[in-house]
Amino acid sequence: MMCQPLAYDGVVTEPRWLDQRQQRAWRGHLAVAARLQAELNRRLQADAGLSLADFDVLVALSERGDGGAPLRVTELAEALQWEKSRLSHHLTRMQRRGLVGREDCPDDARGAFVVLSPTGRSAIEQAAPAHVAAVRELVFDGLDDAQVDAWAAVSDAVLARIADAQSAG
Amino acid sequence: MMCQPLAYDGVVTEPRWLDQRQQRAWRGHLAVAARLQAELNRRLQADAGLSLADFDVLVALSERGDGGAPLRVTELAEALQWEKSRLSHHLTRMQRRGLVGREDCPDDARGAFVVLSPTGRSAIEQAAPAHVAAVRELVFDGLDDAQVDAWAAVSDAVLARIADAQSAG
DNA sequence: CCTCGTCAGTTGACGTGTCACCTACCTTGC
DNA sequence: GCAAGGTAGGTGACACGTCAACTGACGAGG
Repeated sequence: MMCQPLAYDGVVTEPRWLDQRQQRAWRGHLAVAARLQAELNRRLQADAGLSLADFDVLVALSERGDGGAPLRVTELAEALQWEKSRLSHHLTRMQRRGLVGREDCPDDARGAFVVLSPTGRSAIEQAAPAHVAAVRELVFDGLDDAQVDAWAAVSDAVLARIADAQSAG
Repeated sequence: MMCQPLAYDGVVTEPRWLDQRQQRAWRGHLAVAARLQAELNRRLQADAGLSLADFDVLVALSERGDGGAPLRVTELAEALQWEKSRLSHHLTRMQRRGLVGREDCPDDARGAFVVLSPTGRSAIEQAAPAHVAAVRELVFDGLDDAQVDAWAAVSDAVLARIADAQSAG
C-alpha cells in the first residue's frame, strides 16, 4: 500500500493534474488511509497480538455464532471481500497460531469449513473493545454528523465509479 | 491492508459500537481505501509495470529534477512519509530493476544519494498520464466541488486526531 | 458410466511492509 | 584525541497480498 501525498507537478503538466481543491482532498485521503491503517494496526498488534486482517476474519467468524451453520471458505471470502487465495494463506497462518481451525465439509468433498477456536474467540472478545474505542477516538470523535454523512456520500460515489469501471472494463 | 466492511455487532455490544451513520461512513472508507488502492495499483502495474510504491518514489525523485541537489535517503523517506527501512528495501528492489541508483555522499560517509536512472525517468513519464486519468475517472469525475471540500475537511480532522494521539503517546 | 467443463480450495513464487538489530560514521564533551 | 552517544542507512526474519498454476471433486450431456 499505500501511497503518499505528492504533488506530481514535476511529471504531469498537461492536461493539468488536479486542481488545488482536488489535490488537497486526494492527498488527504491517501494520508488518512495510510496512517489510520498503520495506527489501528499497531494498536491492535500491541494490545491483542492481532493484525487488522486477523481481526476481520475473527469478527466474521464470531458473527455466525456457535449456533449457526459453520462458514465455508468461499462464504467467508465473500463476506470479507477477499480473494480466496489471500484467505487461504491467511487461514493457514491463523491456524498455525491456533486462532481458527478447518473442518471437512460432508456435503461437498471439495469444500472446507472454517471454525473459530476457543483461543480465537477469546482473542476477538478481548481485542474488540479497544479497537472500537480506537476508531471512535481517532475518527468519529473529531467529526460531526454532517461530516460523517458527507464522508459516506463521497465513499458511495467513489465506490460506484469503481464498480462501473470494473463492470465496463 | 486493508480491512473490510463488517458490522462487528457480534462481538461489540457495550458500549455500542458505532451508530448507523458512523457505521455507513466507516465501512465506506474501508471499502474505498481497499478498492481504490487495488484498482489503481492494478492499472499502473498493467500498463506501466510499476506499483503505486514505485510510482511515488519515482515522482518524488523526478520532482527534484536533474538540476537540483540529489536526494538523500532520509530526505526521500521524509518526503514520502515512509520508514527508512521500508525505503531501503524498496530502493534495493527498484535498483535491481534499473529504475534508480545509489551514489556515495561526499559530505557524510554514512549517507547515500538516490538518483533517478534514465529508465526510471522514462518509466515515470510514461506512467503518469494514465495514472492521473485513472484518479480523475475513478474519483473526481464523480464528485462536485462541495463534496471534494467536505472530503478534505474530514481528512484534515482525522489526521489531526491521529497526530494528537501519536504526540500524546 | 464417462468425459468435459467448472468449481472449491491450496500452493509456490515473488513483491511488499515491519520490527529488531547491526555497522559505520559523525559529534560532543572531556 | 578519545570515549559515549547519536545518526544514516542497511539487513534478516517474518507477516502479508497477488498472480498463476494446480488438484481433486462436482455435475450436466451424451
